[in-house]
Amino acid sequence: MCPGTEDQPNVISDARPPMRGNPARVARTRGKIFDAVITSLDQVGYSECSINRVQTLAGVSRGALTHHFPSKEEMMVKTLEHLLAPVRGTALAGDQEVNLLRPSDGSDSLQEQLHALWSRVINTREGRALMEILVAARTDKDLSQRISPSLHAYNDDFNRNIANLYQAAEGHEDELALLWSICRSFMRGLHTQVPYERDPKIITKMVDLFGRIMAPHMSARSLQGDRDEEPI
Amino acid sequence: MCPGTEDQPNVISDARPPMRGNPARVARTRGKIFDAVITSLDQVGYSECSINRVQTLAGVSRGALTHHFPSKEEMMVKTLEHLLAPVRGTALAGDQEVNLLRPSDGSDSLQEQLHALWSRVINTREGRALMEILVAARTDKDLSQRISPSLHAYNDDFNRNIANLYQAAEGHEDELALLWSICRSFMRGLHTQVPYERDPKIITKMVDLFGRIMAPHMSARSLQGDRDEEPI
DNA sequence: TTGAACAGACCAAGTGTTCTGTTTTACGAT
DNA sequence: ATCGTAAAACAGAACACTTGGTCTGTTCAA
Repeated sequence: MCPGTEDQPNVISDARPPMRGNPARVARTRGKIFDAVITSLDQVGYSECSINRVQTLAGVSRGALTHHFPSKEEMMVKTLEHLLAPVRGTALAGDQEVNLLRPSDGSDSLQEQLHALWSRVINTREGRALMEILVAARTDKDLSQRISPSLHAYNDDFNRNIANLYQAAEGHEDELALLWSICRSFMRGLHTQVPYERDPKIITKMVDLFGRIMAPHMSARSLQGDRDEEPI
Repeated sequence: MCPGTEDQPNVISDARPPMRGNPARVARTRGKIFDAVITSLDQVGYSECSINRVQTLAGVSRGALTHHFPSKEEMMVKTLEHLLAPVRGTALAGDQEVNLLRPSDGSDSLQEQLHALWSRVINTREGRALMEILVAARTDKDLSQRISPSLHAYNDDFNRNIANLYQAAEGHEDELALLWSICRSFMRGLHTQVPYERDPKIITKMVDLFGRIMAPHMSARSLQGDRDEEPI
């Protein structure tokens, strides 16, 4: 439907209609909409993230919105994929953006890596928006089914990448993915605690202690050897 | 407003009007409503937990609902307090219900305690309903302000009770509350992972591994000595 | 008889979807 | 090079429906 911007396989590549449309214009409009959706999800939550609100906040018309996302569910599915995309591509191609799975620079300690993961990836508007979609999908079976493939693919990519960046304690190499699932669950749950802690240092302390607890079970790999396959 | 069933301090106790109403009837109606709210929150989420749905599911009229809970916000606040009540009272009075902070019987290992906590307290319709309210309150400042005192009181009670049932590793006695905050965050975050795991054993494995990781840092107290102050 | 408890109608505001127009853009014929 | 055209991109009205709140009236128990 929207050529160029998304990654549909385009299996019927022959006899396709002559490439109409303006990819740059589309990307700009969809970007504004994604931004408005993410901001709305972060600030007012899933239920209040209405078409009207997104339309107004993005500064686009109703027609433009429905043209790109014919339904609210479609809008949320595509927003989720938009949120997941940077993590999925990271460490496969050496892009310029920050490595979301290793947000801290250099080869810092695991605790520092986890702190950076929390403050630079999870506890951001994108991270909170992602959580809102996940929570909403828990009780929305249609949405859940639609985002399920993306989440599974994301999960696979995540585990694949994490294996290049971290290693579990010896004798427990198979636990790395599980350890990171625990880590992600913990930080996701942290989202619902932040608003009620009058002292923000408590959150920092929790992340810090969590890092101390996790430290004996895994560590960050050194960065020299994980470039064996040269990217394009 | 609603005598007998809730715990308002009733500071102006003199010259109050002659105790009208039927406490048993009120408790029955409010119980039906609470049950419907919890079921709705669990099954369809906060945004779809509408007045109409609750009214129908509880089998009460609109008038009855608005009489007990004049607004949806009030309904949610009272439901939250209803959900928090059993934990708050536990271990202060020896009641007949299961000790929610120590759901496993006897003095099992920490891992078994955590498994029981997950399956018998957190991963229940009440636990999921609680999470829905917490997530909704994150972006609803009015609701957040109203439930904040209850949550803080709950948190204080939780920490007080937990100190009687568990102990941190020696030299780190002050970390017990923090450790349990981590535990609660982890399990809250687990809620958003359950729907997407095709193999439910993954969740069990995560709880199990989390217990193994936490085990060196705290342990369950033996039960003999925590009854020094005799309840009424 | 009084007020709590319940019943149900009513309303303005907002929801997501569908619809018909208008503008913009790329491409192919000239 | 430019012109016509078809499709993409956008604009906005209208739709049926649901939401939460307010209202008046009725039943029940002390």
